[in-house]
Amino acid sequence: MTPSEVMDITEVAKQSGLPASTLRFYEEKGLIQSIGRRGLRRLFDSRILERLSLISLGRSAGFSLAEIADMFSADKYPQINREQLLAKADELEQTIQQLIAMRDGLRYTANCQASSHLECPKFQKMLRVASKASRKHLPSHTCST
Amino acid sequence: MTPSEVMDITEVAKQSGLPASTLRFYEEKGLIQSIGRRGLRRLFDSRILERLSLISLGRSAGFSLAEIADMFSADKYPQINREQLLAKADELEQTIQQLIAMRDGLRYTANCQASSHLECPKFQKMLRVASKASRKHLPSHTCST
DNA sequence: ATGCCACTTCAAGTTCACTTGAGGTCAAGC
DNA sequence: GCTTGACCTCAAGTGAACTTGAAGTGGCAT
Repeated sequence: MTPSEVMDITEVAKQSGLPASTLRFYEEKGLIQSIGRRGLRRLFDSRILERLSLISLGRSAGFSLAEIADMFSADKYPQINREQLLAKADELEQTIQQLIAMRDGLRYTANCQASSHLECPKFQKMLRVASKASRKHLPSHTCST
Repeated sequence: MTPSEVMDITEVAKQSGLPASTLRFYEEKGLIQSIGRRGLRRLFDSRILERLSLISLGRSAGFSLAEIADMFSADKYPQINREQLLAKADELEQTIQQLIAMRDGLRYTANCQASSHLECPKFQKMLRVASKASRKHLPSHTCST
């Protein structure tokens, strides 16, 4: 077992890199739990950090918070859980294939001398392959501005 | 060159699988252009379908519509374009690595006999590795309900 | 020429994942 | 014991990507 130390919200925020407001929001959504209060201030078990990693990982894999919550609570139904997890893994597999196509497409395009990429037959072929299974997963609003 | 036939919006909607409202929305955002009207009804060059594939692909790769629009218009600045594309490809590479970690994590977890996955040391290790570079790309609101 | 109805516009609404703001509270330091 | 400041709650706001609704319009069949 991990030491399981008590941390207050500010510490969790610092260590996880998430703003406290997000932690409160996650708690409200049932994604995490605090183990008590000191005055008003939330206290967390330090294992919260692993949980938050898991959430971040899930988010970066394109799962919604609701889906992640499902995965956590699915522990109650072990066999559904396993099937669900494998299903998610397969979904993810598809996504990965598409991203690989996209990545290759971008790299190819960057080196392609055709003035308009859309006219490059190789690029068009990639497009067609890649957008076959498309529109399944992973929307976004990335705002890396 | 491709035949380049004229299609009306309903046909485009049917063939692309996107609702007409989305096509209008994309046009408004400058992601696509119609080539005219029959009455009020928009007409598109059939090559619009490739463009829409490209957009779908970009979306599924986690790019925002604004970023995709940038990529299209970046043709005006060829060298910036190439650098930009390579940068995107590298970003994508990171994302792919994370998704692979997530996929493996899910598959491992599905087969792991530890009653709570969070206690499995192997899983925890994966977590730690995977969430290193995390929180860079790819948020979501997947709703595959 | 007269309807029909699928298209049109434009504004407003929706969902997701948060963030921000106003007003309140309490452990701690002086 | 009183101030201070970081936390608290709850409501409202934000931005991305669409969707929906009301009111209008114009090809096309009759």
